Amino acid sequence: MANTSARMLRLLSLLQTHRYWPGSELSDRLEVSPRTLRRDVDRLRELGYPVDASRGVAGGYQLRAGAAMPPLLLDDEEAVAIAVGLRSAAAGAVAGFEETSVRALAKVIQLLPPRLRRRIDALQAVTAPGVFGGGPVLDALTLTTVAMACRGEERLRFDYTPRDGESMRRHVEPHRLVSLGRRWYLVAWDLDRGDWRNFRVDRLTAPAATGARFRPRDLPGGDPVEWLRSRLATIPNRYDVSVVLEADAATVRAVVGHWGSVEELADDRCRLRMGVDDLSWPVMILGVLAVPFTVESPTELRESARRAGENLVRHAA
Amino acid sequence: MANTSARMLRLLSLLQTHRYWPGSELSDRLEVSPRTLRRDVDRLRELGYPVDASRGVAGGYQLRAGAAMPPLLLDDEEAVAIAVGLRSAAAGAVAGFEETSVRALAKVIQLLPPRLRRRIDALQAVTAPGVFGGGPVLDALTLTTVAMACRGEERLRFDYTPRDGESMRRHVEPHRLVSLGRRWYLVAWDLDRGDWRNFRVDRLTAPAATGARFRPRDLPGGDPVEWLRSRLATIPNRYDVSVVLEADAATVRAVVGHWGSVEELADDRCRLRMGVDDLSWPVMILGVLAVPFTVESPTELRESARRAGENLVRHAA
DNA sequence: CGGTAGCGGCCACTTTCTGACCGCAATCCG
DNA sequence: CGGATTGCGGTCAGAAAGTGGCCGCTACCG
Repeated sequence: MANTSARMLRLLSLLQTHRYWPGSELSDRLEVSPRTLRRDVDRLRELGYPVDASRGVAGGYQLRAGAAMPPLLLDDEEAVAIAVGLRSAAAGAVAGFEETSVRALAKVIQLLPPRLRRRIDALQAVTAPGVFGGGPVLDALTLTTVAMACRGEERLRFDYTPRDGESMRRHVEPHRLVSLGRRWYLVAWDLDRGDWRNFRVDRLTAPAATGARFRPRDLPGGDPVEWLRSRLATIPNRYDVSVVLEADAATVRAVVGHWGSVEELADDRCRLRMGVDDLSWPVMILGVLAVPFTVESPTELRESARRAGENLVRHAA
Repeated sequence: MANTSARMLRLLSLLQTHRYWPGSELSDRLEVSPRTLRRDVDRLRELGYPVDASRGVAGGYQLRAGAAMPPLLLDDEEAVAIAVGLRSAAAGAVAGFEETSVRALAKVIQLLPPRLRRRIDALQAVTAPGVFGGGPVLDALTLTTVAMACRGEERLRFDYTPRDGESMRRHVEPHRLVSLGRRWYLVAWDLDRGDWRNFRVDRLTAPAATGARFRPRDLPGGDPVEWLRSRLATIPNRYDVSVVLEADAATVRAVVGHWGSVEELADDRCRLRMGVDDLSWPVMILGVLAVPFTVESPTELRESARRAGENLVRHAA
C-alpha cells in the first residue's frame, strides 16, 4: 500500500487523466510530502516519461508524449471502448490492421476483468454489421480464444465443419492467425493428422484451449501468410472487378475507401479495381456513385448491375 | 535502472506478452535472483494483479484477469492498432461508442510518441472511408485536439464557418464533445458572446488550445446531450426513411446492421426505418437486397432509387 | 515588486530490498 | 513409487532506497 511502485503507478495514472495537476494536489492525493512528490516526478522522468512542469502562479505538472509508450492506465469505459474499437478493426473495418488489431485485442481481453468482458460480449459478433459484402459473421469470442491460444502456445480443441463434410472435433497446435481477403484463417499443426493445416475461423466452433503447452514447430518456408496463400491458391474463388467510371478519382475514392484501388485516367474518368467474393458490393458502389460506367470485368457484374437496377426501377414507382 | 518500480513494470509487461513464463527465465531477464523474482511476483499480487503460478516440471507464471484493469503495456504496433481502431469507432463504425472512443483516443494520442502519431496521421481522416452516407469527413487531429482541450479544461481558439456566413475566429471554454446523428458537436462557452454555443466539429478548423485553464461553468440543465438536442431541434434536416421490404427481417438486419431498425411484419416481409441526411445510403441498401420493396417515405427516395436504377441498367449493357 | 510554485541540495532517520541459504510442497514422468 | 523440477516462503545481515524537513534558488504572473 505505502509502496513506492504502487504510488508511481497511481501518479502516472493521475497524470494521464487530467492535463494539468498542481503539485500540491498530487502530493495530497498520494499522501506524501511535496518533497517526495518532486522526487517521484523525477523518478518518472528517469524512467523516460516526459513530465513537464510549469512554475509560477498557475503552475503544475503535465505528461507529454515521449519516445516510449507509457503504460496505459484505463478506466472501465475506456477499456471497453478500446476493445470494441479493436474488435471492429479486427473485423476489417480498417483495412490492413486486422492482424495487429486481433493481437492487441487478445492482450486486452486477457487482462479485462470479467465484468467488462461481459459488457463487450453483449455486443455479440465481431463483424461490424453492415454492408461489407462477403465478410462472414464471426464470433469475437472464437477469434480471441484462438488468438490467445496462439500467443500462449497452448494446444487447442475445436469443432470444424469443412466446406463439404461432417463437423469434427480437432486437436491442434495453433501457430498463427492470418487475415486474408476479408476472412480469418488459423494456421496450425494438426495433431491427429500429424501435418500442417489451415482452418477458416468462421467454420470453427467451440474452441477451447486445453492448457497443455507446446514448443512451436517451424512452419515450412517460415512465412505463414505465404504458406496460406499457396494453399489457398488452388481454390481461387474471387471476382476481379474492373470498371471505368466517368467521375473524378477523388470522388470515387471517397466512396470506395480502402476497399479498392482507383486509377486516374483523365480529369473525370478513372478505373476502379477491386477483388471481391460477392458482387453486391461493387454493384452498390456503382449505384451510389450515379455516374456513367463501363464494366470491363467480370461479365457477371453486368448482369448483377442490370438486375439490381431493374429491381430498383420497378419498385420505385 | 536498477530501480524496483521500473522492474515491476518490466515484469508486468513481460507477463502481458506471453501467456506462460518459467520463473527462471523471468529472473534471468530482469537480472535478479529467483528469490527476488518471487518477491516481485508477490508484490504484484499485493497490488491486486492476479498472477497465477503452476509448479512442477512445466511450471511457470501467468497473468490472469482480475478485478481491476492493470496498466496496459503496449508495443508500437499494438498502440497504433488501438489508435486506429478507436478512431474508426469514434467515426461511428460502432454505434453508441463514439464518445467514449474519442475520450480514450484523446488519452492514447496524448501519450503516443510522435513517430507513432505520424504513422496514424498517415491514415488521414477519421471517417472510415466507405459507404457511411452523410458522415462528413472529419480530421482526426481536429477532433482529438478539441477532446483534449475539453479534458484538460483549457481554453480553445479555432476558425468556425457557420452554415451561412463568414469564417470567424472563436475563443471558447470547451465543455463537452457530443456525437449526435453521425455528427460531432462541441458544446462550449463562447467567451466573445458570453453565452453557451454549439459548434459542428466538421465546420471547425485550426483548433489550438491556448494553454489558459479555466474552472468549468455549469451548463444550464446539466446534460450537454439534452441541451444540444433541444438546440438542434429547431433545425431538423433529416429524412425519415420508411420502406416495406419483401424479405425476412434477419436478412435485412444483416445488411443494415445498426444503422436502422427493422420491424417484422410477416415471415418474409418487414419494415425498415432509418434516419439519414443523404438518400444514397438507403438506395444502396435497396440495391443490394435485390428484393421487391415499397417506399412509404420520403417520396424523394422513390426518385433517387429510380435514377440510380436507370443508371445501372443503362450502363450495364 | 511580491506571491506562488516548482527545483534540488543536504541531512538524519527509517524502511525496504536483496541475495543466500534453507526445508517444504506440488506436479510430472518414468 | 521415487526422483527431478519448480514454485513457496522463512530467516538473516548488509546494502540501498526512500522519506520528511529544511533551505535558498529560479521562473512566471499580475
